[in-house]
Amino acid sequence: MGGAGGRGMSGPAPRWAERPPAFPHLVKWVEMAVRARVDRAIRPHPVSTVQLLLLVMLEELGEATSAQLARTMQLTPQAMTTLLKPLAERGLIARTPDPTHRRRVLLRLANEGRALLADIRRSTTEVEESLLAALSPAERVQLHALLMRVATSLI
Amino acid sequence: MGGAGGRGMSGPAPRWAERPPAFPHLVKWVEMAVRARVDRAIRPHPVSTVQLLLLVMLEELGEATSAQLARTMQLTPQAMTTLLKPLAERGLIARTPDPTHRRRVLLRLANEGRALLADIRRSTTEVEESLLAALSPAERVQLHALLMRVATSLI
DNA sequence: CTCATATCAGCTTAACTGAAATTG
DNA sequence: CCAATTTCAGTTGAGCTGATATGA
Repeated sequence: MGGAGGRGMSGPAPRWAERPPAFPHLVKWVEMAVRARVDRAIRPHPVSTVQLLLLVMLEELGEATSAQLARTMQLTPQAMTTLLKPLAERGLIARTPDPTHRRRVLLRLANEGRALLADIRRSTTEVEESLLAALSPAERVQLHALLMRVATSLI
Repeated sequence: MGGAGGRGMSGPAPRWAERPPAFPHLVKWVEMAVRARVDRAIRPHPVSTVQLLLLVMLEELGEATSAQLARTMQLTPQAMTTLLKPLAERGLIARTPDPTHRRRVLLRLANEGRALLADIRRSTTEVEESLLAALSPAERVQLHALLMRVATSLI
C-alpha cells in the first residue's frame, strides 16, 4: 500500500532542468511524488491510491457499471473486477442488478463508502496544499483545469 | 508490463465535470490514461513505464547513485535496487564504484541504454501528441512548465 | 452470430517492510 | 556509536492475458 520507508532524506539536490522530461515521463514523475505522500497520509485508512480514485469516481458518477469504470480509469474489465471485490466485501460499494439489463450490475457508493471518503478528505486536503505549495492560487486553478481537460479528452 | 487488453471501446461518455476530482486523484487519473497508451506504444521494447522513467532520469542526471535516484523518484532504496537490477543485467546501465566513496556505486546510461531511449522516443512522440491533442501549443507549454515546477519542488 | 458484460484463474512486476553488511 | 548506502529475503497489491458464461 506504500509510503516511503527508510530512505535517507539528505543528499544534494540534483542540478536540473536542462532537458526536461517529456510529458508522459513528467506525469509519471509527479504521480510518484503524489502517491508517496498520499499513501502516507491515508495509511490509517486501509485503502490504496487506486481504490481511493475509484471511490471518488463512483461518487461523481453516482451510478456506473464495472465496465464503464474500467473504461474511464483505463483498466481492463478484469482488473476492475479484482479492484472492486474487496471494496464491495467491505460494504463501501453497493451492488444492485440492472433491471433493464440482466447482465449488468449497477454500482454506487454505499453510505460507509461516503463516510470513508469524507474522513479521508480531511487528511488529503493538507497533502494537496503541500503538493501545490510551489504554485500561486491562480496557477493551481490553471493546472487543475488543464489536467482536467486532458483527462476528459482521453476517456 | 501492461497495455489495455480486451476492453470494450463503446459505452456512453459519462456526464462529467460537476464536482471535479481533487488534485491527487486527478494526477492519478491522468497517469493511468498516459500509462495505458505508453505501455501499448512501447510494448515491442521490453521496458515498463517506471523503468523508462528511470532511464530518462539517468540520462538527465548523467551520473547518480541508487539512493539519489530513489529520492528523486520517491521510492525506497530497496525498491530502487530491484528496479535497477534487470536494467543493469541487460547492459542498459553501467555500474562503476565511486573512487572517493567506497560504499557507493555510480550509475550512468550505457550506450545500449542510450540507443534504446532513442529508439523508444520515436514511438512516444506520437503518443505525446495524441495525449495533448485537446490542448493548444501554448497550453501544452504552460502545462509542462507547471508540472515541472511541482515535480522539482517535491524532491 | 457477434458484441458487451462479468467473473475465475494464473502470472508478472512494483513496491513495501524487515534485516543485515559496509563505510564515512 | 551513528547515519547513509547497498543489498537480500519475504510479502502484498496492481494489472496483465487467457478462458468462460451469459445476455442484448
